[in-house]
Amino acid sequence: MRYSYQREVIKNIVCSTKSHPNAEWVFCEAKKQIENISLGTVYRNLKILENTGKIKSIHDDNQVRYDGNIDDHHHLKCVECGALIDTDIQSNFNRKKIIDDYDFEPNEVKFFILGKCKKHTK
Amino acid sequence: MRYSYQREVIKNIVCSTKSHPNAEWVFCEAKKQIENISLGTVYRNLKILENTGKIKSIHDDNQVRYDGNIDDHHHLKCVECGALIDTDIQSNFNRKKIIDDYDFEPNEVKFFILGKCKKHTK
DNA sequence: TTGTAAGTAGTAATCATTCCTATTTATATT
DNA sequence: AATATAAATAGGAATGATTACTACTTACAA
Repeated sequence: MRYSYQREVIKNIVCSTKSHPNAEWVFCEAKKQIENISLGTVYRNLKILENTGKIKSIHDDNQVRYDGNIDDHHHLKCVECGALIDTDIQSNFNRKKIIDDYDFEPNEVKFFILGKCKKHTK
Repeated sequence: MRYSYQREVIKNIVCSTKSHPNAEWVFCEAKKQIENISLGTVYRNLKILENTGKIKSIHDDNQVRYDGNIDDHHHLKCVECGALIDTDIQSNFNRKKIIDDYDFEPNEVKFFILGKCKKHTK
């Protein structure tokens, strides 16, 4: 993998926020540092960074969002403002039951907890 | 809500399969019964059926899929063939911990268990 | 039976994302 | 340091899912 300044900038943007941004936001931030960076470059490098384990992607409704936190973790999602909040909540499911009942070999769990963040509960 | 034959057909299609189809598939099936039905009609009615609680939607990567099973349930997803399998597996999380630790009012959990279905385990 | 507002077909527009191509650039090799 | 070259980029076109628009059709209430 050849060095690319664009890729470094993109990685630093994703890894220095907890906002779980989408490609468009990363693009806007990147333009502050590289005025003529192209949106295609942002998409391509986000995918490369994901495939090489530098960042993670989160499928949130119809948008892909990115996360610089590559530790295993899940998210709380506010239905009011769309905010994603990192949590250390563990998922515990009965592996044997899934294999026995469904003839299915489980590998990974992805979940969201939907609700309201502190800004939207009174 | 006025009666619509198109909406009845669409509802019956979604409710008589366990394949969790997307809009395009529903459209193709609907055309077998109503030759000149339009794709926009399918999208509009799927949304209406969802909003009125007749069907559910599942956000699977970047596609929306529909489910005629409106009971609370979760899915196993095969990473090989994309199949979604209904389960009665319960999600148990510590509600108080979420409220205390994250100042977040949880309401609903959405999860997938990723793995391999029986067709793809040897 | 007629009036009318809701629903539809057909098509254009939108939005996120991917693809294409001529040009630029990192870097290995003279 | 100059050069060769394959990888990466910018800019724009293309794609695919979904939504919006509009003239026409239809359910159904009066």
